[in-house]
Amino acid sequence: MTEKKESTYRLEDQVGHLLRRANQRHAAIFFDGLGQKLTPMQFAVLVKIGDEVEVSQNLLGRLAAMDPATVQGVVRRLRERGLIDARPDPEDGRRSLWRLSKTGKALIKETLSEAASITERTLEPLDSKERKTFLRLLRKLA
Amino acid sequence: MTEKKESTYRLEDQVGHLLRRANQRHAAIFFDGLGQKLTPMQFAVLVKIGDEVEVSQNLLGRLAAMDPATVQGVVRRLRERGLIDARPDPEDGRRSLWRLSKTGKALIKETLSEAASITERTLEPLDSKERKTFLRLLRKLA
DNA sequence: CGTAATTTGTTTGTAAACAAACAATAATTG
DNA sequence: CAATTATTGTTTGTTTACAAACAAATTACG
Repeated sequence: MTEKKESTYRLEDQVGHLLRRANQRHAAIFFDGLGQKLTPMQFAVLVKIGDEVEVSQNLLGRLAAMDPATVQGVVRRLRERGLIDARPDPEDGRRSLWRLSKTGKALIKETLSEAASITERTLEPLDSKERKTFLRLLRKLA
Repeated sequence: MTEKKESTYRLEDQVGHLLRRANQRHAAIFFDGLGQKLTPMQFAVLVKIGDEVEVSQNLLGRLAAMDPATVQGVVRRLRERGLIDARPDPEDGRRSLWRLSKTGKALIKETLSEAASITERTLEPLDSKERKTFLRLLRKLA
């Protein structure tokens, strides 16, 4: 009787594990490029506020794909650094409306090209055609 | 003069953002399936210990792609729940060797098929050919 | 109008994730 | 053998992530 080593489940082959590792690699590349200035989420939030000019915290979370409880901390730290400001929404007593401060705008302008380069470096192992395919499929899983 | 809205950088198109969202989706699927029993990392660590029979904490971290500082907490919580045990390595005074407890083994056996189903559900938006392509490319970025 | 349901935001608690600095042991090498 | 270097693990501190429970304001609806 040969012992059947039933190793059906290999962690290395699971999509969750691979997604996590790809994320780790991206985070490391981001940290290398902008880690002294911003975290990935701080950058994402700044970009999104910039896109929208003025947004509520909740909408901001949806735009950046963040939990309401998570967005709070990110926004708080950005405000503490003076990169964003808020004013109460005159039309809705629950909301505050966030916008970029002057320094916030400057910081985005200053970091945008490096952010693009981070994306580029993350995709560097793929050629142009592979990138297109990969992003198309990844979008389906996002 | 037309104002050129220079929107070169769209967060939604960045690979980092998409990877993060795919991860979120996977985490939600995992939570739905096994959230009452284990976190993704706890499951990964159990599987990896099971693969190796007996491993040091550090090696375990490398096998599961975890930071040494992170692996510590995961391992501690698993030990507190009696799912793994350790003994000091007789050949190296720094190491302890971790192995599955009886309950730990049972829990893996009990959850493995659900874990496979989680992978399946995560990949559900892709057909068979797309999955192969996606995993091949994802591996290059991991 | 007034109650129910929804939306917005907060708080608390737990789990990763990882940088940075550190202690202790082991291995290397001069 | 002694000094350097590498490995193993810990601790501290910051940030993200999200469930769950909650308060307050708004909207929908009977």
